[in-house]
Amino acid sequence: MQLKELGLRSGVSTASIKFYLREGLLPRGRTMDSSRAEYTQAHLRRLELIKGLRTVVGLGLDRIKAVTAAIDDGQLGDVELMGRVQAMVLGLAEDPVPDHPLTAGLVGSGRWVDAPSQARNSLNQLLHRMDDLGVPARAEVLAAYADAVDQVAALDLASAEQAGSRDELVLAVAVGTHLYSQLLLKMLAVAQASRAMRPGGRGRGQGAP
Amino acid sequence: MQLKELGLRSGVSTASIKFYLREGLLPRGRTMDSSRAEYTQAHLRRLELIKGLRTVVGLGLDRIKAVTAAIDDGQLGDVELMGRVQAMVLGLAEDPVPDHPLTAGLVGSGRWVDAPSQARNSLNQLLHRMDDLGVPARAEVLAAYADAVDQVAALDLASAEQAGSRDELVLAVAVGTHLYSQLLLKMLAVAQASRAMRPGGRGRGQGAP
DNA sequence: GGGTTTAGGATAGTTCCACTATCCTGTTGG
DNA sequence: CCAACAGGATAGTGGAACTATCCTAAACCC
Repeated sequence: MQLKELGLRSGVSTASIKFYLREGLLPRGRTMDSSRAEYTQAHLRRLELIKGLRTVVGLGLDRIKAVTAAIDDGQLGDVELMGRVQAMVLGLAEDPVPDHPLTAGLVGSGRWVDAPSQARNSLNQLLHRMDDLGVPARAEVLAAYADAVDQVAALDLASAEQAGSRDELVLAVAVGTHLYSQLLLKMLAVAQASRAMRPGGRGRGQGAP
Repeated sequence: MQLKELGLRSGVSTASIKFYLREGLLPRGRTMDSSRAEYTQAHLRRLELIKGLRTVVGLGLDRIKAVTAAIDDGQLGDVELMGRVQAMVLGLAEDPVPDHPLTAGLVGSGRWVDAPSQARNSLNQLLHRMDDLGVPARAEVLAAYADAVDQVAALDLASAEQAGSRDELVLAVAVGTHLYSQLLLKMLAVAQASRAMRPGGRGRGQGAP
């Protein structure tokens, strides 16, 4: 198929497709002659992926580029790839961050595997940032969160089993990660709102311990 | 104090302060003469608030404007105000959204107060959106999330008791809400990463049910 | 009292992002 | 044969959040 058809089928304007080609988000089609190129199903899938990552997950083009680069990296296994995608979607830090005492405590307790990860870097980064901002995380809150997320993590997000391509796999995981993380936040808001409405709101606080 | 001093003390350029004045984010100072106006501590606090909401919480100027308008609304009590702030920070929907069956189930179970709220609207919005996207939320996941957030909500976020002004109160709550919601997400990521690293990763999935 | 700063207002310019539109040349299908 | 479309290059758009320039008038300082 050629440019116009690709645009029609994907619902992306030819102008935008050209833009994505220029930016290297979408690989070039097979050039037929000086003014024609042939696109395949793979291009269509890639375009769906870009569309989903932009509109549903809200990623910027630079992030999407990193994701597509990871997909196209044959060295990278599926599991590694998923980790990268999760990191992109949740905006996790890639550079190592020294362990915060609270992280060390959590990991040391044997609750979680004691291995470096982007997720752990990000957690450390946030904890350090909270210290810097003069709002240090309280240990008992962390403990409660740990219990909570541990239950949640036990549920497998990914309906990724039946993905036919790495593009589809990534899209499913990215969308799932994003939507379920949003779900967690909204539910927390509902729970807090619910508590705020119940008796015992002591003046200024939003709830009671 | 005058413009320049306000800029120096707050660490915001005079050009930006002028911009905020124009946009109505910062109230005008008391005009002394055609080319002089006097600013107070209240202006300084407001500027700190704007800075915090932008740089820490990442709110856009339109949202910040809504927050400052709420602060300056004398009709609004502190508790109401806090609800608005939480809604702004977490990007909750203001318009009513019809209950999703899953929400109805949660509320009907008596777990949470059965009253409309922005938080509930947002949850409904998200659940409908997930249906539309063909990724409906699974009831058992929702149940696990509910247990989790209920524990978390039991902890009072706000170190807001000792705030001296509504500006300081709002800043404390906004920063707290934002940072603790981020904390929850990062910890979830860590928990998931930890499970992914443990044995039993069945091929493509990220964890086990 | 005159010269240099500065305030405050108005207006225009800048940077970044994600497109979108225009122009041009070169096929190509009917 | 020629309108239509392909692909490439380049420029323009619109929103967000500033930033810079210009101007007049007042004030501080000696």
